[in-house]
Amino acid sequence: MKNIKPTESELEILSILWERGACTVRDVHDALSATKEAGYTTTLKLMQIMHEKGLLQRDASSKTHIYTAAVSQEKTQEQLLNKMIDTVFGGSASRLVLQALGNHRSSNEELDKIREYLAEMEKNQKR
Amino acid sequence: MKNIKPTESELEILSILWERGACTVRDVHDALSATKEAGYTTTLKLMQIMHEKGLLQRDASSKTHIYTAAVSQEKTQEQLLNKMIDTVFGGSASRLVLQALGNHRSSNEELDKIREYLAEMEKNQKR
DNA sequence: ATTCGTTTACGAAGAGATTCGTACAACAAT
DNA sequence: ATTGTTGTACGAATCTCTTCGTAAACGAAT
Repeated sequence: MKNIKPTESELEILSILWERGACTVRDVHDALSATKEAGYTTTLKLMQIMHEKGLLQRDASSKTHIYTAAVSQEKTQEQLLNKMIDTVFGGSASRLVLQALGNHRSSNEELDKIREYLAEMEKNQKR
Repeated sequence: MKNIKPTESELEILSILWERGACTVRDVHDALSATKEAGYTTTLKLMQIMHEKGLLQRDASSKTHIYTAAVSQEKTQEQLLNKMIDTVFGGSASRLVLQALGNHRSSNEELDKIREYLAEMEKNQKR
């Protein structure tokens, strides 16, 4: 399996594409500008390089190219999370979980989903 | 609050120091070699730079210097986790939690700890 | 057709991370 | 004292990321 290792800036761009789907460079740049200062050509170059790396796909049939993420959010999450658990949390996933729940206050529905999930895991393990 | 942003390699070194406490460069290098190919002077240089950055403390009183982590594992975990939740998980901590539980199979004791924690959160919220 | 705005393409500069060769200091063993 | 070992210091080379200036292509509006 191929290793996905986007940089910080690349992740910001991927994040936008995951949320909004297909986008032009302009779209992404405008979204980025909301939180960050950067020239248009900077964003463009970044996305071109990401395309070379295989992180983005693009449709170049019309003049304004249209980009989409070529790596799934799930796979990326999985890879980065696993690496993080290993290097920062000494291999213990639950330590990461507790830390995450402690810092970020989650909504009740979210917590319920987690409880559900835990219950299901328990059920499956009992057999 | 100061921002901790170790690089990939720096994290590997921090990870070793968190686990084993005070170490010489040789100690760290040997531990690193188990999983990674790298020259001794490379590790040395990295640790010197980390010391300059304030990531490591060192006792230079004897000839062989002794290094310890100058940033706590907890603070580092918190920072990296929060950033990750924002950029990779769209701000949802629980999505990260589910993903983490799904991939890494955790032990029963670990899962119990999480359940306990959830129960306590519920109790506190009911008032 | 000329002009104007938008977009992509190219390349170069700067910053930071990573690697390692070489030199020098300290110490131990012969 | 000489030699060998182990360590730190320094600096250079390389690599990657990031940023942006400039030029060229294209289409729309005049």
